[in-house]
Amino acid sequence: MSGKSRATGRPGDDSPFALGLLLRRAHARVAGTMTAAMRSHGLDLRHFAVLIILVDRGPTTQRDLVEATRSDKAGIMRVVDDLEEKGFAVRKAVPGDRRVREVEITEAGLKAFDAAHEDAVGPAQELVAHLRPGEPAKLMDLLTRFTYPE
Amino acid sequence: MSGKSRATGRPGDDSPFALGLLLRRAHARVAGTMTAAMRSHGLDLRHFAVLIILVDRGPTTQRDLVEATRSDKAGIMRVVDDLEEKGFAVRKAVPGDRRVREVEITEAGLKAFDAAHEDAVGPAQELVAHLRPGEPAKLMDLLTRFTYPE
DNA sequence: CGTATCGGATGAAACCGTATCAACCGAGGT
DNA sequence: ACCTCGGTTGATACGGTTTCATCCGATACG
Repeated sequence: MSGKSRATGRPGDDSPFALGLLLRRAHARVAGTMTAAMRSHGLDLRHFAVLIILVDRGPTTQRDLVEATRSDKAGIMRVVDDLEEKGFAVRKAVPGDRRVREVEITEAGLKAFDAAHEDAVGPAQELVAHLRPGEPAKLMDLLTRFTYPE
Repeated sequence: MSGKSRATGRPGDDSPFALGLLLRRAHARVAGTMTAAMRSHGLDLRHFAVLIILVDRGPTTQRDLVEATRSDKAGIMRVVDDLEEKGFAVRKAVPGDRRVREVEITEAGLKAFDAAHEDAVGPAQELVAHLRPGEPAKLMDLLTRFTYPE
């Protein structure tokens, strides 16, 4: 088979599905490592993804969390439920609009966040340790420009 | 905030979680496009992923499908159930070991596979159309070496 | 034989996304 | 001021999918 090859799902695959399959595996590799690094803090990746937003932006409405995480309302609901139950975040009413709830990280949440963050540095570096110097940055650059077209 | 910055989840994020978040979005972008490109053939990504293996390797035991797709036994079971119901694959007994079932793609399955494959070429190219010449290949190369360390 | 292991199958639980609902705001018309 | 109406925010209900634990028949091995 020459020219247009069929998909194989293995390294060297040149088919239109190769990129997607690769991204799937690459993400699984990272997610596995990061999930493990966070388990001891009682946090899951989806919870952490929300905490990241809360730390970066401060109190945030659930609507904005949906947009920031590119997930859906129901998912955010459940994650915020979990965070509230663990005492890592609180829902606060917003004066002026009784529909809106702002989510704010708590002291305990921030503490867990910083601890998990610290524990993640090592594993994150190991993930790219087999690449040559400069390549991790190049990968990040290409991925960023791929993911966010102008 | 200098030196070790906190995660933001936005482009330019330099935290240990940046790569994972990026990969998540990148994969979502590709998966969305590819899923859409395949919907008309009555195929879902997980079904197609199995078909890819079947086409690449020929008849394959369910056990090997689990390993090849890095998914769960039960998941493979259900996907093969679906493929069988659609007439795209069949389970065949293996002489010599009555535990094992080999899954084989059918004529109809191969036809659907090739058609979906063809329809995917255009969308796949559009996904990387905004990158500079050579960059898609570079991205594939980096991703491959990242995902499959020696 | 008897035990351990393997491949596959099955059912329950957790998870994700869609559709739906109720409460609420704001604008416009009367 | 009052009412209606479209759009928004958050909550919930439901179906499909993935994941986990267990079970069963078949095979390998001592």
